[in-house]
Amino acid sequence: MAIKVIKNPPMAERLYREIGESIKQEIAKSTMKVGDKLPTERVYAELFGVSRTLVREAFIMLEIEELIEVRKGSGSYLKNSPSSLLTIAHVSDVGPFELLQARQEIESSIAACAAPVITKQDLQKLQDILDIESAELEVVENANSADRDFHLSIAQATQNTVLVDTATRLWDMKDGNPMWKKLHARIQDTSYHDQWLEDHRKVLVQLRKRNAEGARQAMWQHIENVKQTLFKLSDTEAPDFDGYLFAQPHG
Amino acid sequence: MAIKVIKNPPMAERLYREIGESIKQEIAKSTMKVGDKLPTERVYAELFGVSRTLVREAFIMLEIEELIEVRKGSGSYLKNSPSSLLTIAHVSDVGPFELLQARQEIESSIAACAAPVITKQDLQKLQDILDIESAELEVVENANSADRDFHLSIAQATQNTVLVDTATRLWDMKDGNPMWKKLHARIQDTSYHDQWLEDHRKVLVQLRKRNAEGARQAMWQHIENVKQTLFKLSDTEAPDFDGYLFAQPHG
DNA sequence: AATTGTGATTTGGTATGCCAATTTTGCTGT
DNA sequence: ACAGCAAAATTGGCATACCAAATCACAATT
Repeated sequence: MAIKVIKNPPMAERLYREIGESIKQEIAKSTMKVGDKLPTERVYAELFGVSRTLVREAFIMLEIEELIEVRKGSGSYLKNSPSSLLTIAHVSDVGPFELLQARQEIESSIAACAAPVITKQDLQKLQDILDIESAELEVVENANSADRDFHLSIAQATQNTVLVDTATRLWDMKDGNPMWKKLHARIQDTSYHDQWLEDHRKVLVQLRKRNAEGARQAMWQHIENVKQTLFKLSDTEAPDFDGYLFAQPHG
Repeated sequence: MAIKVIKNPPMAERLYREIGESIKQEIAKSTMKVGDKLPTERVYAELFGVSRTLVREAFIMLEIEELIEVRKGSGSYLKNSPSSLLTIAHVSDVGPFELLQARQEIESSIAACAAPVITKQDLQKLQDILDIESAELEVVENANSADRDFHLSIAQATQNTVLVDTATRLWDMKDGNPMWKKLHARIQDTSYHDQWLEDHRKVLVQLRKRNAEGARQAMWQHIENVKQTLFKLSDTEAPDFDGYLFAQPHG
């Protein structure tokens, strides 16, 4: 037999992860502030009915995630609020419309922020991405990737780490949502791709002119167009999106 | 003794981290491809002359970083190349100026977004927070908390989960940064509190008028004032902030 | 020769115990 | 009272030992 069959079937999640997640929730439920001391490893061990080794591994996980800081002989201390990580799970099932609304606000600001300080290299990079988008009309596989690159490259042009982080976070939110995949599948079939390509061009033109308000408007209009597309699609896909798409009266 | 002095001096880096980094280098130096099996924990333990426990902890670190995948009874496998470890720069050590810049952009958009849809209850809540801020001129302990409530309540008024999440995240970023604590300590002494209180009032006025652009401007100006305060303080605190505060040419 | 079953081996999973750094306690001397 | 120091308690660091799942080797069977 030449074919090596699939071994290693999906494994149950490692215990230390479950414990780590439980500890996160405990912290989130409590009134603990950043800098406060956590219960000791031994306390958690008894609480969860496992050995200290496992709790220690869970602590290492939280330490890698920069949620806590561990000090020998002293204890472990809350370094960052777990809310920043905890809410992300909850946020993974926000509606596409709600997410687009937020992106419209924030990304247009980011575009305006980038315009005055964007470098020649950044502009070239955006042009390159645009070329790729123009070329691969059929190769839709990477269309989403290029789209992401375009938006995030603008964020990077602001040279502000926080804005890059925020934009990345917003963009990745849709990955957790199966609804987006359906949308993308639909959209690929249509001519909306051309519309968005033109939108991207307009944004780039404003960035080249170092026109902050122009860039803001262009980005705003771009995402507005995406919203409109979404709106139209929701007509034909009504059963799927019903009660899900329009959670927000906003806009 | 009422004052709790600072204990917990800086600690030497934890051993499992060193081992984890060493393993990363070993992988990088080798010709290992993604999917290949790594040497076992026992092998590394003997190689580094430590117990398997430490190697295991290092493996957990690599697993959290999504570099490897661990399978019971089988072994550990390379999941991503160590070079692809270019994750987002850890936001915990972002400079105050950079963070304020991002907040100025995003929170002013949020204020504009909230203005048209804010409810009477939200307005009342903001008024209550303002009253608290006005009252507790001396009780500076909760000043930061009230400040946070004010800003985040505006985000909640947008009724957009994503915006609430984003604002919360931005606000919590400063908790990880010791520099902010120093700033707050300084600021409490000054009369800047009155300035910011007045700023908050102006924002609320615009929100009451349902004036989106007015709210945007008011919030922008508020954070601009905070930035100016920070700037002034950086003069007197120069040694502490040098090379840290002005990482961004932006603004 | 191919397949299958079973036991040995490999490999990660978990628990227990002791060590070292830190913090707290409390005694002692001034 | 107070300061200083030392012993004791606390807490994380690390190692050893044993458990369980997966894999492998090989003989029995077809």
